[in-house]
Amino acid sequence: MFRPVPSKVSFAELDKRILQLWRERDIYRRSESEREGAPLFVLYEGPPTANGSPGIHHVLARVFKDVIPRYKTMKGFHSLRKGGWDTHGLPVELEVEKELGLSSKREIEEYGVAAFNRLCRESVFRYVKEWEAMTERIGFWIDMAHPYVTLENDYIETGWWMLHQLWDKGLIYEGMKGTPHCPRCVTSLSSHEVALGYREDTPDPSVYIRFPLEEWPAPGQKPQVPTSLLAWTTTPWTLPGNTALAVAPDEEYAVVEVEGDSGPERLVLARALVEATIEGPHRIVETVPGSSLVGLAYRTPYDATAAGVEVKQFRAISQPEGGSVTSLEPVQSFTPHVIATDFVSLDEGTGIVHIAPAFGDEDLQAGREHGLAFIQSYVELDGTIRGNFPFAGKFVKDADEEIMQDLAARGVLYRRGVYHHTYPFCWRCGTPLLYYAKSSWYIRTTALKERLVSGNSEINWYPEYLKEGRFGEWLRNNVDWAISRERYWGTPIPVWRCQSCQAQHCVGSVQELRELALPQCRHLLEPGQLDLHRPYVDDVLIRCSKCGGEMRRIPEVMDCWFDSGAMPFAQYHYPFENSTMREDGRFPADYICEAVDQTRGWFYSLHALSTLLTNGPCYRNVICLGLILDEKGEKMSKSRGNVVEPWPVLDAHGADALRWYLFTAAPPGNARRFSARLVEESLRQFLLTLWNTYSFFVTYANLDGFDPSDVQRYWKGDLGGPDLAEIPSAELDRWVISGLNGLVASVTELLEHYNPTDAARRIEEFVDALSNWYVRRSRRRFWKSENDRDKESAYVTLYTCLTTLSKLLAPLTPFMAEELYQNLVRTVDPKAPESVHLARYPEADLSLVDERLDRVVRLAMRVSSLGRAARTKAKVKVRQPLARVLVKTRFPEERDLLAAVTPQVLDELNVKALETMDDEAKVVEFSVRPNHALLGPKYGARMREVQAALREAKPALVATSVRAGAPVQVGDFLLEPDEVSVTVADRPGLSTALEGGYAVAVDVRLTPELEEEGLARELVHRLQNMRRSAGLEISDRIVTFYQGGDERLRRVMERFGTYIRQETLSLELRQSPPADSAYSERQKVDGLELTLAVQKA
RNA sequence: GGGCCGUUAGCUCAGUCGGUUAGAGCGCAGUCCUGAUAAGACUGAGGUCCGUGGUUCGAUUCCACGACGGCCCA
Repeated sequence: MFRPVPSKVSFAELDKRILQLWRERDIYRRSESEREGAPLFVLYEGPPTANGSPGIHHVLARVFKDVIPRYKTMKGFHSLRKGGWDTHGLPVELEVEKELGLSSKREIEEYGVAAFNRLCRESVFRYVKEWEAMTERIGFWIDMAHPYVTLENDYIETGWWMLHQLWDKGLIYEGMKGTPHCPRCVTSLSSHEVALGYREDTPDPSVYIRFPLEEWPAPGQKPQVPTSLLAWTTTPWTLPGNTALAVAPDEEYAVVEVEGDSGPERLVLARALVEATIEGPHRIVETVPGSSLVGLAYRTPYDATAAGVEVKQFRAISQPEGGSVTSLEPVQSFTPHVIATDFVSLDEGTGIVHIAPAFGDEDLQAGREHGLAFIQSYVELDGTIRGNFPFAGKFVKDADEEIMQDLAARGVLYRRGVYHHTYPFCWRCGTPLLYYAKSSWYIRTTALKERLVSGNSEINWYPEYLKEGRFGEWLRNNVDWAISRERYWGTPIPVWRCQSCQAQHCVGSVQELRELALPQCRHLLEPGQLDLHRPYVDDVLIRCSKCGGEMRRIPEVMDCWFDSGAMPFAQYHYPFENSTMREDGRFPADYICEAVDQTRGWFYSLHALSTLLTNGPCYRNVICLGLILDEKGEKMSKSRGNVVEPWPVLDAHGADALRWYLFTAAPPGNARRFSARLVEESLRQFLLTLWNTYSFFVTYANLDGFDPSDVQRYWKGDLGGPDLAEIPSAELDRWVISGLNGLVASVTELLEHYNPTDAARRIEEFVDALSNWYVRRSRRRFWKSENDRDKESAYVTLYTCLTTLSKLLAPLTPFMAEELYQNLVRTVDPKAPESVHLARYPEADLSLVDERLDRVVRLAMRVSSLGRAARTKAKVKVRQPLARVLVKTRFPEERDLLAAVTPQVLDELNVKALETMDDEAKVVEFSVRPNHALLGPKYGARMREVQAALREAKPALVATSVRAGAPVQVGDFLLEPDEVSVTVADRPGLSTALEGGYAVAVDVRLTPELEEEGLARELVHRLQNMRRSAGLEISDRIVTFYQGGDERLRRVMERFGTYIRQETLSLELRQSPPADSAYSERQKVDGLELTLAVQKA
């Protein structure tokens, strides 16, 4: 006996039961321990931060992370999945700052770094319980009991070791970076923070500045007419920092002559922008390619040296290990000149870009590449202008106006206006950000750029386009990784610098630091109280090996992306522990999965660090998920208030419904809309259909006492369940078993290719066919009273489908799968693995796949569907038997196929005979008329001829052609399909449905015999409903009473008495007033008034 | 400004290696079937397959350009 399965089900309660079972029997742990020694399958978990509660997008990632290792476990692998927590970084600090009401780094330092970091440490575990609960609730199996935690000393120590490795390879250097800087908070902002503060439509000055050429038209020559390069900027305050002008080498530039206040002058700018830029009369004197401007010297609007401002210059220093770094060195003077870059835009401005390397990231890079001069010190970090300038002492933005007036007075300003654009502001204080070049520490990832790119080609990306698209593009445009942050809560950068000789030392382990630490600092490194965070580690001083001076740690911490990228090593405290990690299969990972925002985040940090350290990738397969949008297609965000919480959805519909929706709703890489309503839809669509089938099976199997273990001859092997040794004779059974084996093959194939979405969709199609064709068509076989071979075959077949589905589904819907398995397999076979998740994944037997049979059944479905349509049209219900159906197939060869399924079609359509035909003209009458609106204008006076020709033509031939969308020759005319209108009429006594080349006609003429049989079926239907209304059990035997009606009724009772009794489990059909205890109803059937009653026998 | 993705029914999405008449679910209207009933089937309305060019005997599908939306980056 199977445990009875109610047709109504609460999936949330089912989940609870299954979770309980997993806990009691320790199934998750055993899914690993029972695979000890098997080949490893490794998932790397991209660590979430637990300082916020998990949202639906986390659920998305977690179910996709879950499905593959579950599948691999069932395929015999030992799946390793270590949980992890990301605990460092600016977002954590910002939360704490907000709570403390702090708004600047100065205030944090006044508050105290030790206390501040203590609060950071506490905050990152604030929601850890909720994360663990959600993880369990959705059935994500991952080792949350032994997670890696990025703030632990061991984790940090591996990070140090890694940095030290890179340091030894010469891959770490200090350099300048153009960073968004808030002059009020006096700190750099991360890109994340910058993104918070963009304001659209910000007005800024728009100024066109003359940069007079020292030499023209060629180097060394003096211009005959005063000639200037015309450049555009929205930040006048950066003009004193100008050290170059950039042009696009392949674009055309025009030399334009205009009449100035003191005679003619010439301006050089992009040809394409002349009209938009030059006001008033002008003429183009000549045009030259941008490349011919490169190298020309010009005069800057301000002379920094004269203003007493220090000038430096980039100089490339080649490294002994190869490659080079650039350093900045003071110089006495420099020659501003034109350079070529690839970032010059011809959409706005003049096509000549003002370059101030100190105040822009692109500018800085250009400076480095071209060895430009660098002028910065006239702007302090708080935005105040210094130096011998007329506008000194002002805040940069306030100085703009004065600068413009000054330039106008000196004839340098060509034109000014206001420009509206999107500009970043400090999200905390609203101050406009300045791009300000600062010293920063870098990892020279560009040194291994080729390997990063080639390594990427070894990785399987899903969706595939990301590989060469977003990620490949990112790698090809790789720039060195700026890893330092002037912050507090992060892995401290383990570089110590000598206070006297500036020598630097990178520490690679705690042990090394202990050995180098000055005696008075050693207590900070005692095992008991060791904390590798700031401020403690900042207090550890070491002795300089070069000069004997004191070395102090540089103040920066590492970018938290370094932490996450370090996880393949740091999660195992490599190489201090687990030193065999790289040989024993724990590295690299087989699989990782995150959302697309990780392209430049975790996907990159993992790949970069792995490539730098091991010269290869650390993951083989990636599923990259798209964003989750709300129901309206808008991005979910706290600020919009459209975030969908996972818990209510889980409580309402259960974990599997949510999982199923996430798997099937959209391909992994696409953005997807989400709402509880859509989850509910997917629940009805799939889970309830499967549940109904399962409930149907159990109900009847229990009624019949079906026991799978009694039918050994159908079973073979131990592929984790029953398998048909003998091919069932019933066509329907062979069909569904064929489909099942095809399904196993394709689901396996798809999961092997990391495509759970299509795997789930295939299963959904199968379950639909199983429920709506197999079970529906087989219902009588389960319902009939004799226990024959055919019935047994149906049971075994449906049982096989359900148990196989439970395993196929286990990785996707682990709860439902477990429910099916426990009730269908474990109750029968105590030796079966204790959980479906410990069982083996089904193997397909392709010898059972019969494609011809599949085509045949599809044909039967199509013909049946058309037949039902024909009935509907004639308003003849299916319960009324009809004499015959006529079928025309689209292809002649389908006629033979149809012969094989004729019994199914007859039964489905409730007709007595099926005839095939060649031509639908046999059952419908086509009539064709000219479409005057189209033909009139086309043929004019010849319309009469067209009409005549159309009358002459055979309507069926014309109709066939027109309906197929092909032109048709009618007499002398070739008519287009829409020039002829076709009407279709049923021939008398027939009702026909046409579609896609198929025609199905039912003969709707009723004989008295057919009517009586219809009445019998109607009576059965009424009685069945009455049984249910009377609250009888399915198997209860009854006595049926009837009274009233007429001669016809009595004849029906006589002719169809046996049939009616069998169908309604009536021991007797009694023509009499109902017994007092009977359930009775007045009925009107086919115009007959009668009383029907049922009574339990 | 650059890169990637998308645009198919009112909504959510399939699909088309270029080929006969483009599909499903939801929603709406109607009908039916049923001892699977929190279901199911059928019918109907609803489609310039984003637009414009090109390649082709044939384009929703391939190519180019453009529009709109999304994401990422400047």
